[in-house]
Amino acid sequence: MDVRRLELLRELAERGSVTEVARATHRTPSAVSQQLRILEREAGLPLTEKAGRGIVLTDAGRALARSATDVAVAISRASALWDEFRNDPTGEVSLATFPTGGQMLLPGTIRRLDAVGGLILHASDRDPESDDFPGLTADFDIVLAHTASPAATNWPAHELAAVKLMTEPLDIALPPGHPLASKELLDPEDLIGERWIGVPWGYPFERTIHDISAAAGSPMNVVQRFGDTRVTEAFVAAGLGIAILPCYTAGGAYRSEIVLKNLRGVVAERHIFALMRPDRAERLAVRTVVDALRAEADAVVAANEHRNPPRA
Amino acid sequence: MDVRRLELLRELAERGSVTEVARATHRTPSAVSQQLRILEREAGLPLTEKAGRGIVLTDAGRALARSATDVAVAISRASALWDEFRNDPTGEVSLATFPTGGQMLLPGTIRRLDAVGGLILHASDRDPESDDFPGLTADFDIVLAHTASPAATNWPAHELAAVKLMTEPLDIALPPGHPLASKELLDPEDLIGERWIGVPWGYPFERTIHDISAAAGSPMNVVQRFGDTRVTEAFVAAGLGIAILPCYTAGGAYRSEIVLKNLRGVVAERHIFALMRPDRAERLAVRTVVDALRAEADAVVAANEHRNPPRA
DNA sequence: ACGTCCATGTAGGGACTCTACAGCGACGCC
DNA sequence: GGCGTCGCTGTAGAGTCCCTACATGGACGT
Repeated sequence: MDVRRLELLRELAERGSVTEVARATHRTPSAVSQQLRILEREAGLPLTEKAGRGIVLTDAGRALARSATDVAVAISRASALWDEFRNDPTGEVSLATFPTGGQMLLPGTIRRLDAVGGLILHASDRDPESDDFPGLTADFDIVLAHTASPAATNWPAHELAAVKLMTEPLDIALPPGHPLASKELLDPEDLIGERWIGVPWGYPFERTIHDISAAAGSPMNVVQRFGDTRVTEAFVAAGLGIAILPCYTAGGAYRSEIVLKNLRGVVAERHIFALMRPDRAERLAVRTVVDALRAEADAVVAANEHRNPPRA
Repeated sequence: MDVRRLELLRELAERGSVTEVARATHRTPSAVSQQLRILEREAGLPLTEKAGRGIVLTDAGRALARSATDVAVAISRASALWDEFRNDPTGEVSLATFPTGGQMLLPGTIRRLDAVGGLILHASDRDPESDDFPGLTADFDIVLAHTASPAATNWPAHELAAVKLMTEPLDIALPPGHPLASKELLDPEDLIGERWIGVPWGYPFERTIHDISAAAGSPMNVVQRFGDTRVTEAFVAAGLGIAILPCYTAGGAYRSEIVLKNLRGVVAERHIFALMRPDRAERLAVRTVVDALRAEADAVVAANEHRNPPRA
């Protein structure tokens, strides 16, 4: 019935507790509870049930919450339409990113947006280890996320809008004096017996290292695990092991002390996406930022293709 | 921004005046005017302009009104979803129909709906001559309309939901003693020189009579024009001319005094539709009525096919 | 047993939107 | 041209609705 109450139910479905919804919507828990109660009375059937200290949605509640998304999308679309009429993509957009994504894309994106003007982008980076990136879409308009294989993500595909920004190859990073540094292309078998600087459990590259093991027919020897590529690069530069790194961002302060080599026989790449709640994806300001991100991503790919032509 | 205000703008787009919107939404014109003013301030650009005593929408206003339809559809859909959860297609549904459509379909439809229970259908008939049937969708949930050629209607296709109910053949009605009454099938040429009991200008059958003239190569001689088929039937029964009549409803009190003949060489049929505003079409109660109408229409067609097998 | 956390009631204040009434320009009729 | 009608808009006030502040009560952990 009432749209604002439906919206509240949707927030509850995403955040899971009255208190969280209250905080996100700048209300007291009491206000949220009252509105949900009214909604439940209107609906004529229970939407929530108690679960320990908190509450959980019933099946009916979840179904209604899902339909609330469609309502929110329609409203956002209407709102965007009249922003278009004023030709006015003004507003504030919040964005969360993993560190290397922000490093690679955001400066150029901001420069592109400044050329348009009137749009404020609040960006911040998140720890890939501790944060649930799809879940961040509840609090950020745009979330940059990466995955080794889009098909294998557990992203709720129909609850989230996902825009592909780019595919970035993953390269093998070696110290300059390493015996393999003279080879043009590396094969998985070359890497047997090497000491690896890996990533924490659950990181996207983990899967790629696993694929290399499978292709080589021998497990890889991961001796260190770092989430921050700067640490990984320092270790590789110091000759303490080899690593897998995204090729457009790898190097940094150590660019002269690290050699990057392509790998054949294994699909080694990461896919970078912009994730959004579908209603937020409709906002004109958000769409403008996503367009800038896509343009910047294309530019980064083009610049690197030029330096480093595509492999077979 | 605000859904209720958007809805008001949509009503204004359909009804064309603040006073009409106020009447339809049970408000004072002042309230409507105030809300539109607020919406205009929020939109940041003029949505209406003065035109004589009244106002008209600007291009921007019309565009916003159109997007308001999508919002209304999403809300109706959400509302219907939870009616489905309660398995409760309760509510009141209003319906307007042309007379022969109501005569043919409504008694059976009501009987079907009574079997479900809890649903109240308010039906009324409208004069096909004086009423704008698509426009009636502003005031009725369902409007039954007929047309000789669906492609040639001026119905605003994307603003209205149209559900095809049935196609009804149009037959030539003759007095029993008429020379043509002995023929199995009539050809357009047979009808040259006959006196016709026609329909008022603008009625659907008018087009069919025109097609017959074209096929016969000679204009038909329309001497009387009646909107009500009972008058037409009385004239035919009295031997005062021939007419074209929808075959499932023709006859009535005069069934024994009228002969119906199929016509070949001309597409003589009318198509019966249920027209609805798209948001209303989503309501569960409305969908239930439409389903009953479709079932009844199919039954009518089947019953008549049985009596009168399909022609070549 | 006690503190904490979370949801939910109650009372009251504030914002919003409606009605009643009046004003004003446009149109048409005489 | 005067005058009545029609339609939109402004102002003041009343009613409704929603939110905050505060209190209550159940669930969990120590």
